[in-house]
This record gives sequence, structure tokens and C-alpha cells, in this order.
Amino acid sequence: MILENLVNGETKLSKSEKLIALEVLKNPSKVISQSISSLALQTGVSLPTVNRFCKKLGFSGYPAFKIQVAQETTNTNSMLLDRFNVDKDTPEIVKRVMSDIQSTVVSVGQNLDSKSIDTATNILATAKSITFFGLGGSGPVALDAQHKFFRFGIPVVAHIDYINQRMIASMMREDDVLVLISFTGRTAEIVQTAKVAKKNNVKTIALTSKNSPLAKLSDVVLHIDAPLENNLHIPMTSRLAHLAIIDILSATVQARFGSNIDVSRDEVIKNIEKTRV
Amino acid sequence: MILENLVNGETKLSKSEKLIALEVLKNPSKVISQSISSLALQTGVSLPTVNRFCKKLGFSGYPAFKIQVAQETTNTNSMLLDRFNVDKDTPEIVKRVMSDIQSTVVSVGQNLDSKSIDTATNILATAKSITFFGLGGSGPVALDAQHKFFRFGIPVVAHIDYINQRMIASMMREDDVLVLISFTGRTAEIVQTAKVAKKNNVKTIALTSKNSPLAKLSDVVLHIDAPLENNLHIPMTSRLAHLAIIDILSATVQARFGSNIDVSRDEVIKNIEKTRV
DNA sequence: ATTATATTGTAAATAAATTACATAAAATGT
DNA sequence: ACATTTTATGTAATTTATTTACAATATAAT
Repeated sequence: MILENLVNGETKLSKSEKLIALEVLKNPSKVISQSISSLALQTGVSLPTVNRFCKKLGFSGYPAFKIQVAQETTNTNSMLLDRFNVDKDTPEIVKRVMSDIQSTVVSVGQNLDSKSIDTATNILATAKSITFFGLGGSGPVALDAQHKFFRFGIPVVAHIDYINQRMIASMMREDDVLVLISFTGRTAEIVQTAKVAKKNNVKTIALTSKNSPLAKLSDVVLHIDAPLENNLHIPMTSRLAHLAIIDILSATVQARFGSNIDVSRDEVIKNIEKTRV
Repeated sequence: MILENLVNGETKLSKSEKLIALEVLKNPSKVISQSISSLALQTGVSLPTVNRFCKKLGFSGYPAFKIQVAQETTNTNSMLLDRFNVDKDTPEIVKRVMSDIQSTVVSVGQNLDSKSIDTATNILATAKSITFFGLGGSGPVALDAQHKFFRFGIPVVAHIDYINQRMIASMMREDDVLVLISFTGRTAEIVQTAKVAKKNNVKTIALTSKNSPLAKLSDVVLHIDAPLENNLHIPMTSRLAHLAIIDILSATVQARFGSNIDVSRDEVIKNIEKTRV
């Protein structure tokens, strides 16, 4: 199941190889009628890179890869087949946005470093308290995270205001965990806050871009770089990528805790249910 | 359905061509990994004969023929995702979450009613002011929406607090637009607020589930139902679906405005840039 | 800053597919 | 039955596609 593999990032791929994977997932039905040179051209990588990509995935070469894709692209099954196939009269813009979202999600799967996820999960699962910081567009992400981590029974807060963030950061201790969310990782305020946290030996996890000032200040960095550049609206899709990471983290933390949080989670759910019409 | 065609003899074939057809039907799965010369040799006919055979059947050449055979020769071992295999292993969880997110996004693309999107876009593009309401998990979604619609130069606010929501709703007028976000559409507070808005003839757009009380009270409903039931963590993915819709709406509204918002948008971006490290 | 390692690309070689042309076989008309 | 046309098939040349070998570049580690 090669397409599944590519979506989940089971095989570790290099930068250009990820571009190829993205292109293949975008329209597998097109790839199967394309020559290796045509695909290379369209992807913007060299011809042998595509060939190596195929071999890395365990095929004898490009034609064999194509055959496999063809077999998985049979009209019947395959939610993967027409992933961009929206309604016929749906405007182009909607399609384009959907396509951008799609490739963002795929690229998150491709680029996420499972070691970092593992480390982050450990830190979060053993935390006395968890705090999420985000400014501007990352504010909603922080709040979403708060909402998701609520059920674990650990004190969780999100702050989206700079002044509050600095105050809180200066009061945090070694067994507190701070998650900093910033796409660029270069917003002056959040970097400043990270420095304060570092001084207090607070464990910090950053959802930001690689090699940014914020990344360098943080204990664990969860970054999502590569093919986002292709997208028309980076700020939108980057937020989505961060949300996906939050989703993943909350799932891994839940797994680490085992089933014993289910009780408190159900408790929360019941409380919410009460206010239903 | 080329194999069927060959079995039924729909296309009239010459002697050597019948030999080829026989060979293909004998073991199609072998053919798909064979070169044209190899197949010719095995069949006992010349190479161009095979090529002509493919063209007669309506293909551009041998490779195209092979692809078609491959698609009809899908391995029976179906691509069922063992999503019920609850493993504590991190990569497994990541894969599962990615899968869920992926299918959510796909289902949004498939279920979105383009007419509703169109109506919603018109309403939003001609609004004097836009307000987003969301409670609980939908709060971050509302804030995200505020952030995205900010650039259009129209007054935009998000409220995630019930008291504020009711106050604001009671003060809104006919040319104001209210966007209500709630997955279930059954949260008592948001339904109550929708009633207040309706009394004031406020135009309302709902991001909620079909046929819910909230949906019935709203002018336009953008719903995302279908295959979410399969997901392990509905609340997570539903939020993502709503965010995707927000993304789409902001893109369609931008398109409606044309390029004239780019100025104010750039203004905003410049202001943000100032605070970079 | 330097070395080692990995990644990617350029160009040559190999393999595959197609086309052009020639020959042979069958079909049709005289 | 023979000549002629039509159709089918094969050989060889051409074109196209794929792979391999090697060099350059970029990345990471020391």
C-alpha cells in the first residue's frame, strides 16, 4: 500500500523526495500515465531523484512503482484516488484551498520527526502543569490545545496575551511545561518569553519553524517546514499544521496515560452533555 | 474493462492478436511487469504486433495498455485500515491520527455544498460587520475566523463567552452578519443566542451539523456530516473540518473582493513584521 | 573551520517502445 | 487459376524512456 505509506510518512524521505511524494498523492491517476521525466519536470527535481525515490520505496524502478500506484488507484475503493475531486460546479477557489489543506496535512505526516514527538509526549505526560502560549494567529491554536489537553486532569492553561505570557513565564518552575506556538519563530515577544522561561529552567516545547530563534531556545522542537512554500496562503495552512500536531500530541499523551484518563474524560463529556437541547 | 473485452471478443482480432489476447488473459498479473519485447517473445509474435494490438484496443501504446490491465488486476487483499488495532506505539498513533485528519479533510471536500458556500460568500462579502460565535471547542475556531477575516477591512469580532454572545446578539441589526459555530448544533446556549439573533433579523450562517436545532434557525448552513462517525476522536476532527470551512470562506470572500483588499492586508502584514527578531 | 556523509544533479549508457519500411499472406476480381 | 489489391506480420532503424556512473553540492558532525 504505497499511497498509504506516503501519506503517513512511513518511509523516511529526503526533501526532494517529499516533493515527489506530494505530487504523487496529489493526483495518482495522473502519475500512472506519466513518464519519469515528465514527473520529474513537474515536481521540479531531477530525473534520477525520482528513480531513487522509487527504489527507496522498494520497487525495481519507476515502471514498477507506476504499476503499483495504478493498482491502488482502481476506481472502486480508494478514498485516496479522488481526494481533490470535489463537486463539479464547485468553484476553483474552493478546490485550490482544499488542495492546499490536503498537501499541508500530507506534509505534516512526512516531516514530523517521531523522536521529537516521543520526547514531547514524555515531557507532557509527566508534567505537573502544562501551559500553551500563542500570539496572533497562533492564539487560537493555543486555546485549541488547552481544550484538548483538558481531559488529562493536569492543570492546563493557554495564554494569548503577551503581558500575561511574560508574567506566567517568570513564575514557572522546573516541573512545569511550556508549549510555545509560533509559525515563524521570530516574533520578538514570544522569543523574549522563551528566554525568560529558559532562565527558570522550564521545560519548553516549540511548535515553530526549524532553526528559528525560538527553536534554538527550546528543549524540543516540532517543526513543519518543507513544501508549505508551494501554498498560496501559508499563514492559513501553517495554523492547520500546528493544529494537526496538537491533535497528534494529545493522542500520544492519551496513549501514554493508558485508559485511566477515560474516567475523567467521560466526566467532562457528561458535564457538557447537560447543556444540550 | 479491457480484460472483459478480450474475453467477450468485442474487438475483432487477427490470428496473432488472438494469441496475444490469450496470453494476457492467462496471467494478467504477469503481463503488467513485462516489457513489450518479453511479451512478444513469450507469445511467439513480433514486437510491433503487440504494439498494434494495443493500439487496436484504443490505447496510445503498450505502457498505457499495461496500466489499464494493472488497474483491473488489483490484488484482492483489500486495503482495510486496521484502525481498531489500538497500539501504544507512538508511530502507530501518529499514523492513525494522520489518517483520521486526512479522511476528515477529504470528507469536507466531498460533502460541502457549493451553493451554500456561494450564498455564505455573498452574505459575508456584503456585510457591514461580521461576528463569530463559538463555545467550548468551537471557541478557538471562532477566534481563528476572526483572525482570517481581519484583513478585509470590515469590522470583525469573535466571542467565545456566552454572556458576551447574548449581549452582542441582542444588539445586532439586519445588515450585520453572525456566524455560529457548533459541532452538534445542540448546545443550549448557542441555540438560545441564535434565537435572539433571528428575532433581530440578523443574517446568520451556521457551521454545524445538518438538521440540528441550530441549523434550523440559521439562514445558511455549512455542514460536514458523513464519514466522521468512523473517526476515533470526533471532537478533534470536527474542529479541523470547521477550520477548513473557515479557510475556504475566507478564500472565496477574498476572491469576491478582488485584489483591492491586498493593500490593507499588506498593511497588516507590515505591522506584524515590525515585531520580528 | 574542516572533514565526513548524504543528497542531488549532469551526462553517458542501456533498455524499451514506436515508427518506417519491406515482405508475406490472404482476399477479391478478372 | 492468375493478377491485383488489401491486410497482416516481421526486420531494422529511430525515437523515447529508464537506469547507471560519476561529479558537485549541500548538510551534518567534529
